[in-house]
Amino acid sequence: MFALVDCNNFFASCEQVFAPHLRNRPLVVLSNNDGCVIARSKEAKALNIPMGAPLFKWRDLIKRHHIEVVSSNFALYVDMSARVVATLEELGYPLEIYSIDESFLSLDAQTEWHTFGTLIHQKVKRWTGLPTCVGIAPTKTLAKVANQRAKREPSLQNVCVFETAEACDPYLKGLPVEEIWGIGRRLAKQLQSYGIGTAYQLKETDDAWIRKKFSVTGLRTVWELRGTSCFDYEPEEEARKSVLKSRSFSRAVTSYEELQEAVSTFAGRCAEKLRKDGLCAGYLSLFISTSRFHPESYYANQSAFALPRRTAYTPEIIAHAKKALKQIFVPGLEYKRAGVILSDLAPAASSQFDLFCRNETKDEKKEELMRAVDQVNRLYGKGSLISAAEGLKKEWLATPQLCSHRYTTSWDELLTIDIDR
DNA sequence: TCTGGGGTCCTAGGACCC
DNA sequence: TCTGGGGTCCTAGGACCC
Repeated sequence: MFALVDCNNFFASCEQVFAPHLRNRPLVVLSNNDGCVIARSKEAKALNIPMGAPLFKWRDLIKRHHIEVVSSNFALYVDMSARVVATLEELGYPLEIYSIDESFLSLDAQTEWHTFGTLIHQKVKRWTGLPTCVGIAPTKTLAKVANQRAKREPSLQNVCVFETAEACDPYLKGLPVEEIWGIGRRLAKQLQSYGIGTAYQLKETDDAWIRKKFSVTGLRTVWELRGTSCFDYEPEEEARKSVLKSRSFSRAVTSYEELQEAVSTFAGRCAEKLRKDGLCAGYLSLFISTSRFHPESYYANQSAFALPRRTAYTPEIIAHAKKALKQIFVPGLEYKRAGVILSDLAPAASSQFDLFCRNETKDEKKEELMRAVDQVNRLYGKGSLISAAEGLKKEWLATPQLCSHRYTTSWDELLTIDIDR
């Protein structure tokens, strides 16, 4: 049996933990550029503000209903997430972190499911202040279904258990296919065109047909709905396979120099992340694009290539990114977004030397330099020491206007309470 | 005027090999 | 006119997730 523990309205709830005046109020959390809504409190959801809603289109409604608005504060969310995980680990069951706000627990047959679910909810609430829902079922897909039901039906008091796949059937009959984990908008539309509209109908379809039309991915989902586990419990944290850094720009970027600075910044951040994880990359891709909301003038392109040798050395990666930019830059366009992806990752220790470049002492010096840079940035804060190629002004980078404090990760921003009032 | 960011997996098809 | 067969590897693109 699997338990899926999912924090309710995670980002919004994190904000509410430290700001009592935001509790029980409609609240939305904004994306990186304060551009659109990426999380909503229960009350904001009730006002039908959709996920991804562009802020400028919803300003009126937000004003009318006095909806609270905050910028996203990932330092806070990441730390709160770690606290939830630490709390769950105390339960003593094998745990798999699925996302920033969700974890699977692998339960044994002796567990009193419902009591256990309630215990989880209470414990996380008490230790972190965050509300959760718990779904328990024989497979991960069904645990997702159970969790979603617990969220939807308040009478269940945050916990929903399906002891067997069959116990799920009545609920699946009323569940639209697109609400199943792994069935997105595209697949749902296709399924509907074949007359498959509910989760139960999907569960009852023929294996061979599903395999042919929707590949093994679709087949696995069907089996999971029937109670046959296809997504195993995966205790080990998988080594990452790629690193990506990208941003939408705060305004249109037209000059090659400025775009080059942005691209260099992304490349630099990627390299930092690699070193933090003890990895180096063998493949780089760069993408740039204009606004996709102006289809008539839309331009998007990418350049990708294998690197001459695996590396995590910032100047080298920046140089490659610049080279990539040269290949796809078209002058005269208004660029709105760019990003760098590094892949073909391997542990730094195993990296091979290039046949034509095996000056080992030189490499040791490079590594030493990067260690020093990383240390300075750890001590004095991110971005204290950067490569000159990244530029200093970064006018393309939006600064969030409504960011809450990093209550749990910065000494300067601890919660303060005014006791005189 | 203003529209997120960071990931994973699967498949088809081309390049290349013998 | 007629032009092999079988395999692997790599990557782009498309789907999905939160």
